[in-house]
Amino acid sequence: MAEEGCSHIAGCYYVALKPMPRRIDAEARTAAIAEASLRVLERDGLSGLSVRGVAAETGIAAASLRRAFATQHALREYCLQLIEDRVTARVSALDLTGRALVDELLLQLLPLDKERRMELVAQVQLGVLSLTDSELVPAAIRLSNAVDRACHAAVMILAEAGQFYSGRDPEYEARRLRALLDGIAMQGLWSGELPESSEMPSMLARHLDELAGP
Amino acid sequence: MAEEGCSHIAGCYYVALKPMPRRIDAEARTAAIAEASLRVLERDGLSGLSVRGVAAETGIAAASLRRAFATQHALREYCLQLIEDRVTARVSALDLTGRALVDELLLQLLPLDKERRMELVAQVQLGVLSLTDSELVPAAIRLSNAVDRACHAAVMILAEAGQFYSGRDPEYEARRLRALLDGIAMQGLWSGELPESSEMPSMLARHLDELAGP
DNA sequence: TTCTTATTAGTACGAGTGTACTCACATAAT
DNA sequence: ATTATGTGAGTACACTCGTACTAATAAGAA
Repeated sequence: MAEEGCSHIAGCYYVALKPMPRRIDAEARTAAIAEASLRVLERDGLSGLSVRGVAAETGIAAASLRRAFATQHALREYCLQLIEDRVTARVSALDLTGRALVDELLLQLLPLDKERRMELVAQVQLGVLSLTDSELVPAAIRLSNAVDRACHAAVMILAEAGQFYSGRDPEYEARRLRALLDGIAMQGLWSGELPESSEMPSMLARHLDELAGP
Repeated sequence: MAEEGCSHIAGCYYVALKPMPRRIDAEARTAAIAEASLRVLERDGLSGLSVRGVAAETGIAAASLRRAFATQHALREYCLQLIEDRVTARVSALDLTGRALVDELLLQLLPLDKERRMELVAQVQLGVLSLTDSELVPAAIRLSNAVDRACHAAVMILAEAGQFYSGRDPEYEARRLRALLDGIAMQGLWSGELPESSEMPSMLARHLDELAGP
């Protein structure tokens, strides 16, 4: 704070007294911590999402984690954000159109492999926590809204591809699809199904087939 | 333990030395505790389901709770059992037939009033816990199976009432109904909808309507 | 080099946890 | 009245929790 402005020397520099210390890759740190948090959430549940536990899973000191996330609420919030980012990234990378796009888009929200299962378990754990922790509600709603948008987009894509019967109500079908998707996901979570023995994709496909006709 | 068999007295009784002490209404106790647990689960979440917390909510001493439920796992298990019992009792009390019965039957599984919402929140909290606590899995599966049976029964009732299109696959429709029901329930839980502004019943009814036709 | 910061390990505090006791008291069957 | 038991209140132990420090070390920019 105290700048030693030496007025008796010709070269007085009021600027650029910053030594520019150790570089920080804060982004990578927080990302690593949040991903470790997802692993912890799936393995140990909500009670495992503690400062010491996550720090150990990340492989850093508890104090370092405390510097990246000043409070555990910030950590929980960022976990929900990370889940949204990861799903969004996967969906954006899809290079498909029409019904095929819709299929893959919705499958990204079902626990069909380790990664998606981990995300979904973490999402449900934090979502349930938000039922009794109002601080977490905004973040949970944000993630939920993203899923809502995906379902609405799915219906629109089907309609544009001519695979959505014009007599149906797009608004209603989008909301029904959202509910069905959540239900299928829960069913898959609880039964701990293996990736390929799962009946989730066929169930979803059958429902989408119906939307094409009256 | 030590029986004073006085052999010098004529009337020696080797049996019936039990004084038969204080009467117990253990059943009412456990029920009161479990119901308090549901209240705690909805208000404070899983972290509130502690020995001291539940005892305080029940209005008894912690030691008394500990006598009724020797371990907290037993308490959590009984909560799931109580939820199943309460829903089963409500469903059994329905005096309806055909579509009306199906409607009311399924509405018993949606959070349409304080009681049903409390049950559902508790069920979800404990269900999520069972994802990382294998001890709780059997009880959670038992409750889930009960819901499955209800959905299958709903389809069968519709079929017998002639409100289920014969071209549809009952097995698939039962599983889809289950998923949809869970999804609608989640949607209702998170949005914290008021009892009457809810769109859950109409959404469910609309789906059931579809089952009657091709 | 020097300077500045991030990271680390460690400690500490107050609180809450499950579990396991003890002891006085009230109550119902004998 | 006597007796065995359930209850309530309290205490204790060994944890873990979030949070907040300190001091030492490591590493990059000047």
